[in-house]
Amino acid sequence: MFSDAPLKSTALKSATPPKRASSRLPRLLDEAAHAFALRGYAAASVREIVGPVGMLPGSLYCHFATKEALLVAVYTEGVVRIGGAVDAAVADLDEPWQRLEAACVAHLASLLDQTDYSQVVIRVRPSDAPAAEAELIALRDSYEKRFARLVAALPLARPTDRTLLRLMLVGALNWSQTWYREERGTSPAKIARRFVGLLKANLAASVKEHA
Amino acid sequence: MFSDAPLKSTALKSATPPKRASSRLPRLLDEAAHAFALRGYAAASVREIVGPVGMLPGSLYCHFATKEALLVAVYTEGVVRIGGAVDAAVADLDEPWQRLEAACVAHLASLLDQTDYSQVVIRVRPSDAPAAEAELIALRDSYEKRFARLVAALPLARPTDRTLLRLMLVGALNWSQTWYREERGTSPAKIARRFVGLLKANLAASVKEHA
DNA sequence: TCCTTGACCAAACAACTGTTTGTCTTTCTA
DNA sequence: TAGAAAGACAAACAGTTGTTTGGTCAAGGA
Repeated sequence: MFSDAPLKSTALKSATPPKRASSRLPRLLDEAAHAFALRGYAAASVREIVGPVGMLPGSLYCHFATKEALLVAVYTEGVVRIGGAVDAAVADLDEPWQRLEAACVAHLASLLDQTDYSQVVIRVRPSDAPAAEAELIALRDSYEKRFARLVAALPLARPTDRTLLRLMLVGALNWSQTWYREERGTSPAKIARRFVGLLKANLAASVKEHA
Repeated sequence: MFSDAPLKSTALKSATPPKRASSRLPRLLDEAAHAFALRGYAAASVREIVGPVGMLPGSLYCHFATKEALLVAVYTEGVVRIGGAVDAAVADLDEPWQRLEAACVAHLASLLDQTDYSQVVIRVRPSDAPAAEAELIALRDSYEKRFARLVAALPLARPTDRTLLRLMLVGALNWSQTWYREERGTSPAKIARRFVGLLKANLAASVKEHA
């Protein structure tokens, strides 16, 4: 929205009562998510995160103890958002394949349409932030668990390694972050549906759907 | 083995490269590949690359004009290696699905079993090195073209978006870098075969194989 | 009213970044 | 055997990194 130019170091003594308490924290998180999603954790500097918000680098440490803690906050919010999107998409459906498809569509839409937060979850490797690695892995697992459950509920025609099936599907979805560009015809939703479709006809047990 | 290092203006008269003896350049490349594969381009510093070789940071610039040029060299070698592995695996086969499967096995084996160089090609984003971005993208494309051709040769039962089929398969393979750990039972070759298998039975035109 | 509290600035911090410069040694070649 | 140059060292470069310190100022409860 608005951005009061930080300027160099001009006085602005009392002329900056921006808002009440804790007002700029959301913007800070937004900007951090943007930088992490766009450039990766290591390449995104504290100054370039904090600058657009109109803060100085040191001010970050009122809110977070370290840069890694900031990443954890963004990552957590990312998991909440993409997790919420998937849950909402699945909520009203019963048929297992439909549920999986809806989840994949929501996952990919969050990743490609929507912004930043979800992308951080997929893009940033936990090992990039050693001190927070375990926490980030736990967060990611807590999200992906949904897909394990959705795949477990699938009625399959013949014995199949469901873990590998899940890894293939989720992997293909996540990797599309690499090659997907807008304006190229296919929408994220369409891509997700096709990916599921490529597996479904092969494995589905009772093929009574498609009505 | 070659070094296309730009360097200053060394007029190498004869067509043969200046084969200096006892060069530490190969070790340097190895170590760079290792660091880039393990920590990513941004996080891997010149000093930590050069240290294990027993060189000083400045000495890097005898061989490469910039850190990005070093990345390009490693990346190129990576494409050569993984490309060679895939070509060799496919060479003796005729049946399209067998060829694709062999390529996937070679691809994933290069990525997971083998070392560093191939991993750099998959892990490092071209945009991490802005000045070399176009070159890296071209290199990656030159490699992935193989898969486009292999998929194009597939006999399919019904009209299918072959581009999306390729993206799904390659994406799933590449993403396994994220979750694969050794000693977990399944080998890279097995994973690749199963991934192909999950698509094959669904799409194959003439199902006369599996004898 | 006082006083605590949280948000933030301003300026510096030490450590690290990729890179440059100048010099020396080794080795190949003319 | 002279000389050119590849390969490397040693030391410094200028800029950036994440972070610390000490202070200011507005709000909110007592």
